[in-house]
Amino acid sequence: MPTAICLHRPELTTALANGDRKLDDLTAPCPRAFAAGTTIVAQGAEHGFVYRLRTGWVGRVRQLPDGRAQYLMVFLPGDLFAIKSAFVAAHPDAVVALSDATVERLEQRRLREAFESDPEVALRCTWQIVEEERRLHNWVVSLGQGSAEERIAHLLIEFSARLGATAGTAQALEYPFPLTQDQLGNVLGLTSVHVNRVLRRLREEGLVSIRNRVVSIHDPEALERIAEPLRDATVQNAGDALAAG
Amino acid sequence: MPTAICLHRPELTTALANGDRKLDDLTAPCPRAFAAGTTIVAQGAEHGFVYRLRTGWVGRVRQLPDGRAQYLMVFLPGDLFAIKSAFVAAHPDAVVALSDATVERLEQRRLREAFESDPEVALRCTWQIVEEERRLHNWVVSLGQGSAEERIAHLLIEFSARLGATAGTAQALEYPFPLTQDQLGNVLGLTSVHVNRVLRRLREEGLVSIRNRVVSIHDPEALERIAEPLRDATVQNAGDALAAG
DNA sequence: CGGTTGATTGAGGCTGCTCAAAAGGTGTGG
DNA sequence: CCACACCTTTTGAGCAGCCTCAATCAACCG
Repeated sequence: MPTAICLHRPELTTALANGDRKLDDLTAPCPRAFAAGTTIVAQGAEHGFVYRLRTGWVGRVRQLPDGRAQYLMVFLPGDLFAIKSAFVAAHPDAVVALSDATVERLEQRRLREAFESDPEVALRCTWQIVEEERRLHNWVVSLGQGSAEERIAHLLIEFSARLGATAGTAQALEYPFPLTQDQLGNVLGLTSVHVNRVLRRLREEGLVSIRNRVVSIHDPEALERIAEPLRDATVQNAGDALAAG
Repeated sequence: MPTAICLHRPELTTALANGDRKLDDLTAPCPRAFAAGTTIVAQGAEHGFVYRLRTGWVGRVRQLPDGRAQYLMVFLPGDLFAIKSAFVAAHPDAVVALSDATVERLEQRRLREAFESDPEVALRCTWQIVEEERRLHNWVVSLGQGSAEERIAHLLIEFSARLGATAGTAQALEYPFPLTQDQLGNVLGLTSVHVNRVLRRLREEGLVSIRNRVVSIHDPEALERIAEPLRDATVQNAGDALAAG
């Protein structure tokens, strides 16, 4: 590990983007395609790879013995996943494709070497790990304290911001959304029935609608007002760097 | 970062304990005492230290603008906290003392140096980071899918196991528990009133009781049966190594 | 002893769940 | 091109878990 790395700092965004670009050299030549619903990394699997999501959505999900399920993370294009497996033992949860997805594979060994020799690669990897923890913290707050409406508003805004960052715009007011309401419920800790009702209310009030697997945010201010209590205080613009990449 | 580090492996426990012992040389001479309720690391503070909890309980907590609060992590003696601040920017959440606590401080710079030069120190630090993520994942599952009863049972068992590991026994069936029911509610995403009712039921059914700030598990099997759906599949014995230390 | 903090209990209400059924969409095979 | 199966969304009715508000009780402390 190089020296101290400071994340969430505007001046680091170019270094971040550089690091991301350098990962290109480490990826296996041919990205792999996965159909929606298929498993990308099996539960408890030990594999020699780290992945970068190129297109589509994937999620880490825990299946409870009695049939309940809970998503632990949703990855969007540009995200690295199974990144910690390069440094530590494998995760006990599966990673599945939420939509059709294409994925680049990076050999753990080569990534580790690059991590040690190139500070920008190290920055890119560390950013992912820290970002993931930030999301987990927000997720805990959302599940622990948020109402259904707050959780949904918060999530839709988060996706909007993350997709916007990758696309280079500030925020995506319209974006494809591959999750079924059932999966959305398993992200939010709600039943699909209740998700549906809340979405209907938000739609009828003209805040946001999901039609044909596309989210349309009609009233961003009002939506943000609902999600406001769940917003964290972190500076959020570091991810923007990956836009240029 | 040395080479790949495999966690949760029995054969690594001695190395883990060694790493922990080596941290002694890095701690400032005089541990600091904090009274219950005081802030150890302020929100957004940039400080030059990592901490190791010697005695007492501390927690990372997020305060929402409207008064709600959610704990993101509870640290028990032996845990390192603010560990990521050695490598990345500071966290946006405060760390507060849940009971009277004594805390050792480690200079970030010296810790980083040790991290790079000593694989056992690196292992100890990495273990903490990964363990923290494991807890966060479990926490998300617990909040998203667990009933109040399941969450409480799961949490009391987790503390039991963690304290047992530190004490060198398999599990602590009786342990001091400094949290108020209000704080417990903010850990579990429940109101203190409801925590109280569920605890009453568990007490009346002879499963577990909390009296005088002491948890007594009377029927471990029954309690585990309740928490069972929330248990993760991870091998849990890596932490045992820290017992000997 | 008054004051404060935390535990406990009650009554009542709302959010979100369960069960169930119908409607819309999509792909497949005849 | 239709018919069918399957998946997802939508809607209804009823219920329960958890919350709110509020009051009482217990413990501790100056």
